[in-house]
Amino acid sequence: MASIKDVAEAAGVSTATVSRVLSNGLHVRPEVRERVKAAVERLDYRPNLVARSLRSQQSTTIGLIVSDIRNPFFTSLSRAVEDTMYEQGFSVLLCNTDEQPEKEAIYLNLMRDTSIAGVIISPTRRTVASFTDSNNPFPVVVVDRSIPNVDVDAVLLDNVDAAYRLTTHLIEQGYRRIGALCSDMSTGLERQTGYEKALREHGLALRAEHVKYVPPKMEAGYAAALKMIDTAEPSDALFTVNSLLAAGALQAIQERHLTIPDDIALVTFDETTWASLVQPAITLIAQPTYEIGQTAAELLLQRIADPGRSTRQVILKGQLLVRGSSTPRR
Amino acid sequence: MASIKDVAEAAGVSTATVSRVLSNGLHVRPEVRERVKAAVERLDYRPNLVARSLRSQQSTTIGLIVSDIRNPFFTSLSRAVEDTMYEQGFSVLLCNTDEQPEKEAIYLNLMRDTSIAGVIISPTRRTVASFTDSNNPFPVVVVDRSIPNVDVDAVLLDNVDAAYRLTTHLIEQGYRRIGALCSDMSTGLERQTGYEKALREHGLALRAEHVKYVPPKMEAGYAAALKMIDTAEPSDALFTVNSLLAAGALQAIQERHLTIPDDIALVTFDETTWASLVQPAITLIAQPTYEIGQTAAELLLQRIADPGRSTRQVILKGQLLVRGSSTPRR
DNA sequence: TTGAAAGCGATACCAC
DNA sequence: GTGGTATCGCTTTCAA
Repeated sequence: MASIKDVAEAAGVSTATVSRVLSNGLHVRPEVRERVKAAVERLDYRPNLVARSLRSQQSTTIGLIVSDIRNPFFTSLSRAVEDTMYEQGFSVLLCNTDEQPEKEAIYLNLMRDTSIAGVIISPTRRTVASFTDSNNPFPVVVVDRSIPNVDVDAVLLDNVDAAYRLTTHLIEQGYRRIGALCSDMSTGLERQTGYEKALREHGLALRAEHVKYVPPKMEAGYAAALKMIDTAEPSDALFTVNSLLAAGALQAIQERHLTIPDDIALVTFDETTWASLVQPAITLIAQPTYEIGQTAAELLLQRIADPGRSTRQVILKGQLLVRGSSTPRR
Repeated sequence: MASIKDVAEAAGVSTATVSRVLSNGLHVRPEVRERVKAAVERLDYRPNLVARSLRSQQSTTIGLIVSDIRNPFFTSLSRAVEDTMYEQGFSVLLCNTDEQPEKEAIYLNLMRDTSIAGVIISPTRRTVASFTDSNNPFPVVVVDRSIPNVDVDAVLLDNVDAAYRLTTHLIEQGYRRIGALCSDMSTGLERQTGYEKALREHGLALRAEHVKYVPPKMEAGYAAALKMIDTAEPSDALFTVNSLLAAGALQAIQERHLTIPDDIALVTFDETTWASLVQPAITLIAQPTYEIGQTAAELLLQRIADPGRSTRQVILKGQLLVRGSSTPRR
């Protein structure tokens, strides 16, 4: 493969001049510039990005660290990030952590070792605990989960508000024994807060057995939902904090042959293919997932361009989509 | 950040020795080795992978090029690839092409420019057309779509057989006017072949208006399905070649208030969350997606380790899951 | 405007 | 076994 040296020879100039032509073309006689460009063309020369990166201590790769790309929220997010980065000539290293701080740490180290341009991360709980903005030698944008008291760029949903609206909707529809399938990530806890706020404001009792902490997996949602159904006083509505839990809950409801929304309501977060295809369709808070990813990518690009700028936290509102799963006829 | 030079100084040895200790530890006195390791520890030294990559002309990053990560098949595939690569210390660059040969070409160039270790790709039609094994200066494993007459590692589904079984099942259930929503990718065409083979073998007419070529998007599936429904002689069964088309078709069926499976059957490829949650659940050919990704990753790793080995094509069978969407009571 | 040359931080060859 | 040093391919002063 042709190197910059070959091009320099072919064009009868030095490598420095070739480099100048390729980087911005400034301070090069038009005539020479054309000669170099012709040589580049002829030799099908493409700069070695590894060498460039080593010398310039920069790179055009960013890291995207999420817990599991199969979670529809992260799938959509990653697509948006990739799109936005692609437009700016960056590429995306995809990393799944499975909520394991060890995997996350390894990936964060990898980023450091490759002098990556920056990272978009949905942090595990441990990272959240130990995070400081000086921890990492590269720009970081946090998505989905907040890191309190740390000065870092972030794109988040107004979780408390969204959960409050979703729960209030259930109450207004006449549901009273609203079970909540939550998670112990910041996102889940904030949504739980919104849920509890709604109950409290409407004079409903907060009962511990109505809230379960569940790992964000369909099977876990299934098991937890069954527990809430198979009791003397079963829930008349299920509030889940993400689509995986909702899918598990729906499976449980179907297996017990309960009718939605009459026997039991089901509401959740995140729009998915299935939520609008099942009948009745599922009432939910739709996150602007693509917009979240795009915004995170843009924040990161801006910080890469200007490391000194002040940090911003972008808080987006969810959209309540009322559908059949929470609107009984009676 | 500490460099190998700092470690060498701290340990009182040359950089060459440090490099030896870190790469394999061979030909180094145990005593010296310990001294170096201690220095590494003390300085929190981590080798700069960019420098290593430049000098050794290798890397531990692989590229994964798919049309759209949001297609559940690719989501699952990418997760499997990432898992397998992670275990071997490799990381994954994710690239979406949207079936655009230009984007694909740019990414392929990027791979070349970063001396990437290898690539797993679901090629667009143009790549398929121009692909030769000498095209790319790095190992390639093809997934999902076949490249005829080219000697390249590949992991594929036995599409003809799978589609044949799926269609035969429909015929055996009494369906006669089976519409097919296909795609013009090799995968779609092979599945169409299996569909046609089944019709032919059972003495059913092949009618051109029963087959539509549709871009792999939900909206396109929706529109195409409507066309097959809203005719004088509507289909009594819909065969779609991927889950996106099936989702669109289901939406169309629901909108026309048709009953599955009595008014119309629906069968497809790829297991998804929604296919088992809707009622009736969808009959389909489940691809072993995780296994496909894992196998592709393993093939790639093996070829990276031994570029001279003979190529293999792994053909996996799909699993026919018969469910409610194709089994009428009558 | 242009070129020579010094690195970026590793690896690997060749002496010793 | 160990060290010196050329080298990977580029960018970036510094001089001219």
